[in-house]
Amino acid sequence: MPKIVDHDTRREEIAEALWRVVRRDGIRAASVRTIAAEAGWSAGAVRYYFPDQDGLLSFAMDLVSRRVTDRVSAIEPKGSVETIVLRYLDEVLPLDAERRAEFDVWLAFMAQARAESGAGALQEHLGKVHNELRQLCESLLHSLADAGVLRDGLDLRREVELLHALLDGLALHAAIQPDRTTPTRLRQLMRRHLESLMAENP
Amino acid sequence: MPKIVDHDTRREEIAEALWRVVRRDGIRAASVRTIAAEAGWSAGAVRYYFPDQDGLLSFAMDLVSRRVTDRVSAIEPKGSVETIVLRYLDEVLPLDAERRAEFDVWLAFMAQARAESGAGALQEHLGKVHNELRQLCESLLHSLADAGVLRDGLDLRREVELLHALLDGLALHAAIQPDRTTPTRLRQLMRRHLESLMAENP
DNA sequence: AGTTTTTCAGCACGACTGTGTTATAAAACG
DNA sequence: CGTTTTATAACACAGTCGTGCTGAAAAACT
Repeated sequence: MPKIVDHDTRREEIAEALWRVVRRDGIRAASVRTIAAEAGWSAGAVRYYFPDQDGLLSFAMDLVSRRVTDRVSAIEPKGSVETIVLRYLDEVLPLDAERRAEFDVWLAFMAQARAESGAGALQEHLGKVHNELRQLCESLLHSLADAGVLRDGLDLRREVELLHALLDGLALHAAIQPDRTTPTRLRQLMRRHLESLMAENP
Repeated sequence: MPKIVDHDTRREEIAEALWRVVRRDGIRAASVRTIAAEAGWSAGAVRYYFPDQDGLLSFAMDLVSRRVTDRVSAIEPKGSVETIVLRYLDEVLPLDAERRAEFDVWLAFMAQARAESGAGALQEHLGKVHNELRQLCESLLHSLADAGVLRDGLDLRREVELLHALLDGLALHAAIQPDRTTPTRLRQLMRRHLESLMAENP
């Protein structure tokens, strides 16, 4: 048969084709056949790498979060604490068209996951990623607190939840109205929120 | 034929059946036939009220936002400005299981709307509702400002966007992790955010 | 050179899809 | 009581769905 193939990269190619279909026509159009056509193979070929459709969906959702995690863990923590924190937040927010597309797909997966009663694979994955992002918020705020730049009397646990919710909310708004919620505006708003947590007179 | 029927209420019944299907099995399962079965009629009957599937989807999305709007406009503005503002926010946040279900459905519609390239009906509707919610945030913050309870030096336009994003983010979190983001916690977080905007020593 | 393994296309199956069209029954109206 | 209108079911049609199975071609290995 044709050249030997790396299964993982092939699976990723197919998953990315799924992303494009979901983004263009919605998750309702994400059939094995349309995905195969988008990827440029036959349906049988796709089925060789993914035994069933659920596995494909779940893999594709996983891949989205893995891409984000990879970007985040590639960050080098150089500079002042404030700039490091902002750089992390920059990487999580959808600041360009590619990341906005990523979030569109993620949005579709979230909605689909919510429809899984009990403990489906998507549901479980959504919970995991949700917790990981909260933990990132937590560690960012803690490093700010350790550096002593935060205001006194803050309930850190509350601020973690607020920052986390703000992050997701801003990402959503960037997807819904990219014209109004531009990258610059996103960064502005994020910075303004962090400033409200910091000491008023440095 | 059978008794004469109010078309609008019938359409709403069918739309609510669609909600249940979307919530239980996701938007991918929302076919004319499954919706008809859920509503307890034949597919032909459903088609009598909705000529095609797109119209049904768009009507059902519209109905979600209309329900929220109705609740919001039913609020009587009594009491201090702060309590009024909190009551409005209470009505927008998913504080009980019913409203959380509503948001799940809304989430599915948002994801589907994002897939409509250009100016589809869902896309347009999403933009409209998005703006309305921002305008609510705007008027709430302005009434707080007029009452003089806000801190000096606030950029109100920024705070509107932040409050709006926080609202959507919290709603999302309440849907994803209702155990952690309980109604009481939601209200706590919202109150904490508003307090951070208000004068430190009243 | 022959054999095995890997990769892919293709077809078949039964179920389901959206959308028409038609038939029928019940209520409303003359 | 007869006629018209409204509401619903039922069926038809062409297409698509997920999934299983088969076969063939190409690389890898012996």
